[in-house]
Amino acid sequence: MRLAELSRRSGVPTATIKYYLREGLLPPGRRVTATQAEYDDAHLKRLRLVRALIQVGRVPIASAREVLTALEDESLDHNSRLGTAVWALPHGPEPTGDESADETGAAARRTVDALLARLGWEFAEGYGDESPSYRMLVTAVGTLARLGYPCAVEDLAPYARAGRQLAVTDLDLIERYDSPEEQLEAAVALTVLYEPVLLALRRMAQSEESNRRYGQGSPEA
Amino acid sequence: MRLAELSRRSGVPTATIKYYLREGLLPPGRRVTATQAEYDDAHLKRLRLVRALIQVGRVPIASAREVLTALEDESLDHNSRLGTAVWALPHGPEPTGDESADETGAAARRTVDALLARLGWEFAEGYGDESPSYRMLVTAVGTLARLGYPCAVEDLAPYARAGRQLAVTDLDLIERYDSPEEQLEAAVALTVLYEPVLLALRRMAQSEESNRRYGQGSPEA
DNA sequence: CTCCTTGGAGAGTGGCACTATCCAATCATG
DNA sequence: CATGATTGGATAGTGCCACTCTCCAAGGAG
Repeated sequence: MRLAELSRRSGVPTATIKYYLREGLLPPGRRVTATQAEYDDAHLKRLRLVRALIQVGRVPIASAREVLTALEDESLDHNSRLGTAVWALPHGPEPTGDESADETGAAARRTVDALLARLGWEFAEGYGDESPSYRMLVTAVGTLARLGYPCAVEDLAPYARAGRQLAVTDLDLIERYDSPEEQLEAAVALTVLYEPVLLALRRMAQSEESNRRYGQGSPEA
Repeated sequence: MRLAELSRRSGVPTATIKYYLREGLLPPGRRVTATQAEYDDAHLKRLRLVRALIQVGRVPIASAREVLTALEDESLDHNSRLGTAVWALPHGPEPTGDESADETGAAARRTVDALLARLGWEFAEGYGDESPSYRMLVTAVGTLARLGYPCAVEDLAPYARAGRQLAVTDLDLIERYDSPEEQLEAAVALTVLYEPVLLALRRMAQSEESNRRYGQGSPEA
């Protein structure tokens, strides 16, 4: 199919597709003549993934490119590709440096390390403390503390328990796919796309639980 | 304290504080003279909440203003304020309209309604289908389907279960605070600030679970 | 041949969260 | 009291980023 049809089928404007091509988010089409190129279903699928990453996952263009590049990096094995791809997914605002320096930041780090030790996770060691997720967690706990909501290990534990359950569910979902390529794409897509699902369900459950505890007074109270 | 000291104590540039004052995110200080105003600890606390909403929660200025206005709206009772505030929190990209029209969108809505029916939640009725969380969920499920990852009620159930556990934990945390004002602020702050905590823990758990299943091959694989 | 379409490239747009610059009133100091 | 610094308010500008517009030459359709 031509670019125009790719646009029609995906609902993405041609100008935007051209932009993605330029940015390397979409591999170039098979050149038919000097001025025309042919696109296939793989392009369509990739385009939808890109849109999902950018619009739903709010992934910046540059990060999306890293993720996609890792997915198809032939020089890496399956696990490395997945690791690199998920690694490149955004994890919220990077710590600015001054917040890891103060006492609150240090306390946050200790709390997180204690939590991981209790859980038996190995993030605090080796490559682990460079993990974006680890840094994201430390930053979030630090922010909570600075706002006057100190959270101890016991406060975090329920969230970690929920995270474990979710991870098991996630990986079960991914294992439904047979080919490594599909699994890779599914891992990225599901990691990003289930985040809004989870957050929406949490808020709805909050509302439900609030109504249960405090009566039928008001919507989403 | 003066604006400069508010800035020093919060780490927020004076220009930014002025901007927040203009935008109504921060109530004006008590006017001392025609050209000077006095700020107190309440301003400091509010300022930190604003920063948390904007920087961590990525809440747009306009939404943040709505949230904060609802928090201190004297004409509403406790529950209504909380409901309005959480209602105003961002819920991802608004559906563009064309996605609720097609068959995939309709199927997504049916799936969500079925899930809620099974859970016994009442979101599908009355005010409920206008709930931002509900719309967020339908949009996310629709996007998943369009990407080729259809999720049935059984697929969503584990996430809903996790959401319920989280909501109970959230409300327990909020109940620690005695005054209604503190509870309101805590509800907003914790809803927003625990989102990165949860997402980080989920990703770390994914990595952990992946290592457990597929060996020690690679980081975060 | 003529007109339309295609794809590539660079510059332009719009939204948004700030941020730099002014300015007059006021405060602190000698 | 003189004088320089500071304060807070208003306005315009900045930087980023995801697009989007405009142009263009090469191809294709009738």
